[in-house]
Formats: sequence, structure tokens, C-alpha cells
Amino acid sequence: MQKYNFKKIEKKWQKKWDENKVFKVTQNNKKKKYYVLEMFPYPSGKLHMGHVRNYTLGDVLARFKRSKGFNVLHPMGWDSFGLPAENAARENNIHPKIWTVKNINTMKTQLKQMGLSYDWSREISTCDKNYYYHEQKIFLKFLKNDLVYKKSSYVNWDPTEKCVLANEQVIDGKGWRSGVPIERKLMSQWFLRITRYAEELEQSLKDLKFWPDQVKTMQKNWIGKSEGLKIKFHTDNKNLLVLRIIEIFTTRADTLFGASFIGLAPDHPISKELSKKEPKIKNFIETCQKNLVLKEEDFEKIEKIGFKTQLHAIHPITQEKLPVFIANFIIMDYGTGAIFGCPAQDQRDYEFAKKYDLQIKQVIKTPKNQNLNKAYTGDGTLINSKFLNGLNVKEAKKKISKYLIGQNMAKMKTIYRLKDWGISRQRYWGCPIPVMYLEDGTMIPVPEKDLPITLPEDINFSKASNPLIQHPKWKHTKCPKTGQVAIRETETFDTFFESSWYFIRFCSPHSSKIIDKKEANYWLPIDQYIGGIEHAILHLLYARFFTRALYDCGLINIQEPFCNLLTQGMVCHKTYKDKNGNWYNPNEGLKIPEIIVGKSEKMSKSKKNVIDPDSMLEKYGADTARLFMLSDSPPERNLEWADTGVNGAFKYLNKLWNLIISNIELLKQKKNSYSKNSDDKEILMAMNKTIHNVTHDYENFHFNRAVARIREFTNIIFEKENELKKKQNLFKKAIETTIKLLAPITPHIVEEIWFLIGNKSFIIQNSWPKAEDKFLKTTTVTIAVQINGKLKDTIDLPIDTSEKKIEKAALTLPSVTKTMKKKTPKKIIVVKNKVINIVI
RNA sequence: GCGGUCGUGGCGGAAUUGGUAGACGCGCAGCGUUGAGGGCGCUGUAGGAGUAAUCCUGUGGAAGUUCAAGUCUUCUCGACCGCACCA
Repeated sequence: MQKYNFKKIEKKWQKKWDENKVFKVTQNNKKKKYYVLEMFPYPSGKLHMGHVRNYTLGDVLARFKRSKGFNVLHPMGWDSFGLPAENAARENNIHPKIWTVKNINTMKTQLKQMGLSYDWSREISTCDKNYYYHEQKIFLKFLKNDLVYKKSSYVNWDPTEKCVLANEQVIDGKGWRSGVPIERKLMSQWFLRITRYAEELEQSLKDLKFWPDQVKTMQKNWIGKSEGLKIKFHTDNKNLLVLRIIEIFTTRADTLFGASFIGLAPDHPISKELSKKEPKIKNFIETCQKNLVLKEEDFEKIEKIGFKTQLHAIHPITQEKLPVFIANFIIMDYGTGAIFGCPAQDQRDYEFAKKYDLQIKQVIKTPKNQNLNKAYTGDGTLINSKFLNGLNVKEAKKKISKYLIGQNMAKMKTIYRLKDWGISRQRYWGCPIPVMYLEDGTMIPVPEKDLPITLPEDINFSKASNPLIQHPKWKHTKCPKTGQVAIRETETFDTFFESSWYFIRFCSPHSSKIIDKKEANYWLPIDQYIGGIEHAILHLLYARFFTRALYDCGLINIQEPFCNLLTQGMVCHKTYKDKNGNWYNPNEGLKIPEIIVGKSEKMSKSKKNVIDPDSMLEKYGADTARLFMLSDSPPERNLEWADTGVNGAFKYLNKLWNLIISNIELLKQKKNSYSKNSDDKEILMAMNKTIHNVTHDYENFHFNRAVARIREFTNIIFEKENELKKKQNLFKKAIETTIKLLAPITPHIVEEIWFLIGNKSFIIQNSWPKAEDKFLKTTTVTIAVQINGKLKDTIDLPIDTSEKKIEKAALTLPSVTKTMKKKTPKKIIVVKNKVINIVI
């Protein structure tokens, strides 16, 4: 008998699909379009399990939708600019481009081996000048529409390497290569005005009906809209030059009578002015800036310190004098950069008040069961608050707002936590920002006709710093209008810039325009986007913003890019580290005697806890790998990697293969319309139920359940093999149905079988099976019989048996009468076709 | 620290959304086939007690709502993801 030779089969069908261009798509107005997209990978070297999972999910969906008759766009490309290429260049002395192209080739081969149904004619690579050329044009459009601007912002500065470090490259406040403490450096950088869209991005979340709620909640919290009041506090210092008034922002105006201090950001204009006269203040501000951390995570953890100035602010109602502090936890970019502190009703203010011995005045009555040694932040009755006394928080907010606004002491104000998006990177391996500067600093955009500004290839990584600055010629240019000497911008784009519009470029990847509107109008928006949950905020929010920005520039007709979103869970694995802090991959790690086994984390190249899918593909083939990736875990859940189980998927395919091959003569015969007599009803019912359930499972991404159900049905076929041999038509129908249902998951083996049993056109071009209603109806149901909620027995009754009859049948069951011991039931609850509960 | 998610046998997970917990699979055990191993087939498999029928316990932990809770509510513990220059 012919053995299941996956190597031969997989190669054969991959070649045939390729030759017949079965996955190439073009606009077709007669068919309904379906655009399915998986997040494109960064070409880090080899595929990892997360990729295999992501791309299998997308491929199954693409193949399923094709059988359902859709015109499916399923493209793939490379997010190929980024930091790892530069790291490789420094460490291994290899050019970023060569390294990247090599990785792309490797990974593309692997993707092809997996049998993924991409339209490769649409492949794009973001480091290709044909891609970033359009990105530079987009930048100019943004510039014209005032969506991009320059401002000063802090970066991580490595004083030894004289370069800017990414947050990832700063470990415990030190540079990862130099080991030297990192400094904060203020630099002028490019920003995109995402905050202009803050309100819209938040509001339209509610229209994204097919996005997971968790992602929408995360984005909502990230945007962080808060509505509050801007209140004016006069100061007691008449000599202040800049401002004699401090404007604070608060969402808790109701606690105004509990105010015991005013806090200013270290870079607040008043702080700055005070520092000019007072060296102690100057020192304090410098300390704050030196110890400033850029990671929000660290910022929340740093010790909260303040400096008490001589200045006082006058409470707008009580006229009390409140001390003014400069404090390191107040941010100039958020709100007005100034707050009033109410220690009794805010935990951070409470800790601050304890530390600096400030008054703690309760203004909301603390409920009895609350801890008095911390701030009470909940709702309650206002006390010690003059005309607010007796009101609750909501009422008090309303009343005080009305009063202060009426007195011209405050204004309503809505602020957002969302900050503008800094897109400048002081690196080589990115898209050059198409502007130049004259000697006097005037910024000149590069005219569109002079684009693209391409990266120089002859670069030198031996020196630290950015090779674009080091390059002898590249940055020197001339003003296109005046011919004056000019210097090119040496910064490049954040790589999120590329991934914010690649899904649009896929519609017309070879167009000379940024976007071919006709194509975009047909294909967009994306019907299904699939990617890791780690992108829930940044990438997805940037892409939503970009789509709106491009819409406002008149380039596309949609505002939301992704109709449906599936966020897959992470593939995790334990980490291995030696005592010197070096990471090891699982194979090496276990061999080292003093290895420290760390907790399970997302598989990542930097921590080396990755499992290479190559060996799985080599030993078992793509179909087994795909089947295994789907059968064990629901997509949205994290997957703790375990090698066991792959073999089970392989065994199943072998078993199916052997069943078909050993009956091939029978199955090859042409089938007549299969008999539908009562003997066959059991199998037909099982088959139709399987079709029905599996279809439903595919549509809802319950691929693990779909697999379980297909296996359940094939278990029936295996069991009844001898019986089925006598019923060729039914046998063939059952096999054809099974492999059609399996086709999206294990496309190669299924295609081979499909042809072996006598079909002439690709199974992927055949339509999806449809369940026949008449075989879906069951005639009897099993009803659970409970006594006091505990299961005692079950009874089989005809479907829709009346409640009375169910009750009668249940009460005469021996198991029930025995337990009841002649007691009369207190209550009987009957749920038709499901359950009866007798309460005694 | 803040925001989000998850927690069910030895393991991955299923449960028609409040109605028979453990589908499907991995692993393991026993038996068969085989010179042996592998492979394949059959049987069993939540835990505990019992020869058995059967009974008791059980969805991270504690409490609550309900005729009925893995599912809802509150608290608590643990794991994972994100936190703006990794992608």
C-alpha cells in the first residue's frame, strides 16, 4: 500500500497551485470580495511559532472563504526596516540590507513550505525604495495638511556611544552595550498630530462591532479622555513676571474645599521663573530632569518628591493661602501641568501630604468599613465644603462647576492622555524623512519630483552614532529653489509609520500612485485582520489614525481600516538564562548545568526562548503542523508551547490516508446519487450535523472545535468501515465531505486524496458542503433529571414532550422514587428538552 | 504602579452562553499483533471509597445570588499581555 508521503505530496501541490496561479486575484465585480490579512512579519531571521500560528489562522480563513465563493485577497509582505538589522550590522559586520534580504528569502521559503495561499504577486517589502518612496509622498501631504510638526522632546542618550537608545536598549538605567548610565537629552523631533483625532478615535470605537471588547477597552483607556475643570488660582507674589495666576486641571472639582497644596511640573513656566532667582529650586528641577524616566512603567514607580516654594496660591473661594510645591510626578504635557492636591480624597496626594506634613482635610464622608489610613476615593456625602455639604460627588461636581464658571474662575476642559506620535528615529535603517535645512535652520521639504530620497548604501557602522550623520556626502545637498547649501534631515521614520498603511498598499502594490483609488475602493476595508494581542494598542491605533489622516488628505474613502479583528494569544515558552545574564534557547539551555530557568514568556528573539518550526515541518510536514497549531488551543488564548501532541496530528492524517488508500478502488468509482434509506440515516445525520457545526465553528474561529468535530465524524467512519464498504455511494460521500471540511486546514493531503478518488479540478475551487435540514432534526432528546439540583438520572423522550409528561416520566423513575422516599416535591422546575429539577 | 485578559483531570482544551462538567486529543496503564523495538488495533483513564450496584468530592481560593453556577456578583491569590524608541 502507498504510504503517506507528505514531502512528495506537499511539494507537488504547492507547485501546481503556483503554476495555475490559483491564489492570484484581481478586481471582479461579479464576486463578493473578502480581504483577509495577517500582520506582516519583521524579517528577524526565521519563522517562529507565533508566525506559524498567525499565518495558519489567516490561511484557513482565506481558504474557507474561497470555497464559500468569495473573491479573496490574501497578501503577504515584510516589515523590513528596524533596529535588529542595525544591531546585526554592528555585531556581525553585515550590511543591514544584506542581512534583511537574506532573512526575507529564508522566511519566504518557509512560508511557501507551509502551503499558505498568498497572492505573492502583491508582495511588498517596506525597506524597498518602491515602497518608501510613497511614504515620503505621504509625509509631504501630511506636512501640507498640518498633520506633522517639530517639537522638543526627551530621548535616552548614551554618552559613550553618542547615540539615542531605544527603551529596549536601556537596562536598569544603563546602556545595554556601553553599560554607562543613560542621560536625558532634549532634541527637536518630528511628531504626527494623532491627538487631533483623539475624540474621533475614541468615539468610533463603539462602531467597531466585530472587534474584541478587550482591545476596544484598552484603546479607550489609552486615549484616556477626561472631562474636568480648569480652575484659576491667584498667587500671593506680585513680582512674578510670567504669570500671576496658576491654572490647574482637575476632574474632582468637588474636592476643592479639601485642597491643601498646589503642585507644579518641574518644567512649568512658573517653576522655571522661580528657579532663576532661587538656586535651590534650580537644583531641584535639574535633579528631576536628570532622574526623569521615559518609560511610563518606571515613572509610576519612582519616589515622589517635591520642593516647597515660598509662593502661595489663594483658594478661589475660601481665600486660604495654599503652599505651592514643585513635584516630579506632575507632567507638563498633561492637563495644565499644575494640580491642586486633596490628600483625603486622592491616594497620591495623601502620600505626598504625609511626607511633607500637609493638612489632610476630609471633604467626603468616609464609609464606616473604610480604612482611615489612606485616601477615600469613592462616592459619598460632601462635608466641610460650605454650600456643597450634603450633596454626593456627582451633584457636588455639577454645583461647584456652575458656581466657578459663573464667577469666571474656571472653564470646562476636556483632556486626553494620548500624546502626539513621535516619529523621528536617529537611525540608519529606516525611511529618510524628506526635508532639508538651510544654514539658518529653515526647513525646506524636498519637492515631490525629487523623491525618493534613498538611503546611501556605502555606510560605516564601525563608529557609534547614526551612519547618516557620519556619511561624507549623503547629507549635503542644495535648496531646490535657491541653490543654497543645505543639509538633509538625518532622521528616519519610526517603523510603525510603514505598518500604518501597508494594508492599503496591498490593494495596488505596483501602482505609481500612492494608492490606486479604484483598487482601494474595491478591496478596502479589510474584512478580517489577524495578529497578536501585543499590538492591541500602538499598531492598531496608529493604523486607525493613519487611515483617517489619509482620508482627510483625499487619498482613500474609508476611515476605519479593519472591520473584524482577531487578536491571537501569544505562543509562550520558559526562558533560560545563565548567571551572567546571557539568554539561551531551550535546546542549549537545558544542557547548561547552572542554568536559571525563568518564567514562561512570549517567545521572542531577544530572550531566545523560541522553538524553531523547521524541525516540525521537516519531520511531519506542513499539513500536520497546521493541523496541530489549530487543534489544541482556541486562537485568542495564549499557548504554552509543548512538543507533545504534534505526533497525534500526524497519526490522524496517516490513519485517514490509510483508510482511503486501502479502499481506493471502491472510492475511485463514480458515485451514483447515494441511497437515503433508513439504514443510512445514522451516518447521514452525523455527517450533516458535522457539516453544520464545523461551518459554524470556522465562521467563529473555533478552529479547535472544528477539528474535534471532524475527528468525531471520522471516528464514526473508521468504526463503520466494514458496513460502509458495502455502500459505495455513502462511503464516497462521507469521505468527500470529510476532506472538504478538512481542506482549509490540511490543504495538500486533501488535494491529493481528492484527485485520487477521481476528481479533476482543485478541491479549493470546489464549493463548501451544505448541510441538509432534514438530517439535522433529531426526534428524541435526553433530559437530565435532577433532585435538588443534583443529577440523578437521564430520560430519553420525544422532542418537545410537554412539561407534564416530562414530570410524569421523571417521577416514576426508580432512581428518583428511591431518593425521594415517598416525600412530596416542594417544587418542580421543567425546562423543555433540557432538564427537570425536583426540589424536595 | 496603571490598563487589559486568563485560571477546568497528569497535559492541551470542550461545555449549545445559567441547565447532564471533562467532548476531541496528548500522555499513561492493560491486552492483542510482532523474534524484539517501533508501528498498528482494542479496552480503561477527574479524584476518593467499595467485589459491585452505588455513594461522596470536584472547574485557583473565600463568600453571595439562584430550583440550578465552570458560567452571574463581591473579595482574594496566581499567571500572561501592553505602557508610547522592540516589532
